[in-house]
Amino acid sequence: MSKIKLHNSKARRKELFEPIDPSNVRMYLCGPTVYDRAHLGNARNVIVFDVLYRFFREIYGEHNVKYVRNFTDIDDKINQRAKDLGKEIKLITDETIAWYLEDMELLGNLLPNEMPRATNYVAEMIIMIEDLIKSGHAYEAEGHVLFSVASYKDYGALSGRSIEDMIAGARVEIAPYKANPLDFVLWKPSSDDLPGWESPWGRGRPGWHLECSAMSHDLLGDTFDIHGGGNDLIFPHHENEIAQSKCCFPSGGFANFWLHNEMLQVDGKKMSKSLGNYFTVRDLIEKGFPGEVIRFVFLSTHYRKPMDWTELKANQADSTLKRWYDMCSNLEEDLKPSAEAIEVLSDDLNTPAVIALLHKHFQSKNFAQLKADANLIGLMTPEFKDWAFDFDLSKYEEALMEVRSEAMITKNFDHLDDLKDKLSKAGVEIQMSTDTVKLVPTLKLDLAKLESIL
RNA sequence: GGCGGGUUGGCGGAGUGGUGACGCAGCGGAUUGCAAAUCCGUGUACAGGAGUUCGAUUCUCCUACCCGCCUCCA
Repeated sequence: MSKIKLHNSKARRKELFEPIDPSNVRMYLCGPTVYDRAHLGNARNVIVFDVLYRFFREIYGEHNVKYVRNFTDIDDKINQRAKDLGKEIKLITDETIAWYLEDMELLGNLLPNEMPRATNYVAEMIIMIEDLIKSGHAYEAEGHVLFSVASYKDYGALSGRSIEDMIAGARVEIAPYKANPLDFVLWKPSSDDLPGWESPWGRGRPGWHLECSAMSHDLLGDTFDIHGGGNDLIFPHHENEIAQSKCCFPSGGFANFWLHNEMLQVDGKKMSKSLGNYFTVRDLIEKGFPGEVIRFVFLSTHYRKPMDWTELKANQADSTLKRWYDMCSNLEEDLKPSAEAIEVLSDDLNTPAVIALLHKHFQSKNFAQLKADANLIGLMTPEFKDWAFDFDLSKYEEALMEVRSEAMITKNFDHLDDLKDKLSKAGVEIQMSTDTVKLVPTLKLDLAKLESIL
C-alpha cells in the first residue's frame, strides 16, 4: 500500500498519514451555517473532502471510512435572516439545507455518513459547558459563560500565535465581563424574541461554535483522524474548537490531522460574502455550467493554492470532458484505479497531477484506465448522467449533411458555408470527415440563434 | 504591528539538487471544396539579489510585489 502524505496544518508540513484504526477512518468537515445559498467558495472544501473520502474508501475499504459534516443551524446570522424575511427560523434552515444538498450533489459529491445539526446537540453542549466550568476552563459572568483561554496552555498552537501577541494586536472591542480579552463566549443569554434553550445559566443559546466539538465527540470519539475546513477557519474557529475539546475531553487527542484548503478568489481577492464579490453554485448552474465542469475546474488546482474561477477554464474543462466522454462512453472494461493515480493522490491529494495523468491515458488511448482514474476523484461517475450528450442536434446534423452532399455535386459552397457559419455562431462545434457530420454543443450554445437556423 | 502562504513559459498549472510534467493557445505538416475536429511534429519559464554546492528553478538568507488570518466568513 502506498504511503499517504497529507499537509497537516498543526505541523505546517506534509506528514505521513496513518489512520488510528484502518477499519474505522474518521474525518470531520466543518459544514455550512445555513442561512443562504452556498457560494462557489463554499463548494471548494466539500469537493476536496469528497476526493479525500473517495480516496480513503478506495484505500481502506468502502465501509471503513466515516465522514461527518455538520450543519450549523444555530447562529445569529440565521436569526437576523429570519427577522429580515419575517420567516420562521426552522423554515429558513430546512430550506437552506435542502438547497445545499442539491447543489453539492450537482457537483458530484457523495453524501457524508453523518450530517448532524447543531439544534440536535444543545443538550450535549450544555453538558460540555458544565464540565468546562467544573474543571476550571470556563466561568460564568453576567449571564454568559466564557472559555478561559489562559487555562489552556497550548492556546494558539494551531495558528502559531501567542496569547500575548494577540492581545497586543487585538482590534476587537473587549466586553467588560471578560477576564481575558481573548476569552470566548460558550453560552449567551437570549431575549424572548430569540431562540433559546433552558440551561443552568438561564434561557440562552450557544455562543461560539461549540457544536463541532460536541458532534465530533459524539460521532467520531475523542480522538479521530482528520478535521478540516477553509483556511480562514484556522483562527479563531479551529483554535477555539481545539481548546474546548481538549479541555473537555483531556484523555483524547481530538484531531490528528488538520487539513485546510486555500480560498477561492475573484480577481485575486478572496470570494466572500462580506466583500460581496461572490456568486453562488446555483448561479453557475443556471448559467449553464454543468456540475462536472465546475468540479473539473476546482480539481485542476491543488487545494492548498488560491484559485480563480474563470469562464476560460470552464470552457476548456467542458471541451476536455466532452472529448473524453466521446471515447469512454461505451466501455466494457471496468478497471481499478491505476497505481500511478493512487500514488499522485497519496502525495497530499495532488488532483492536478491526476488530471495530467488522465490526459496521458487519453493520449495513449487507454480509455478504460482514463475512466477508472477519473472516477477515483469523482469525475466521469454515473452521477453525472451523460450531460455531455444530453442535447440532441441530430436534425441539424442531417440538414448539414444534406446541404453538403448537394454542394459537393454542384460545387457551389455558399449555402453550406453560410449554414456552418450560423451553427458556429450559435455555439456549436462542427466536426466533419469525408463521409460523416457531427455537431457538438459548447458551453456557448445559444438556443435562440440555433432555433432560427432551421 | 503579529502570524501564515504565494511569485514557474502567451494563459492555466504540477514538480524536481543534474536528461526542463500536463492542458489550452501559437507555429509547421497531414487531412479538408475551405474550415473545424483529428493525427504527427515543434519553440518559449522557474520575481530580483547573495550564499551553500561539482551543479539550484528546487536548499539558506535578503529584497520586491501579491494574498490570507488576527472581526462573521469555507
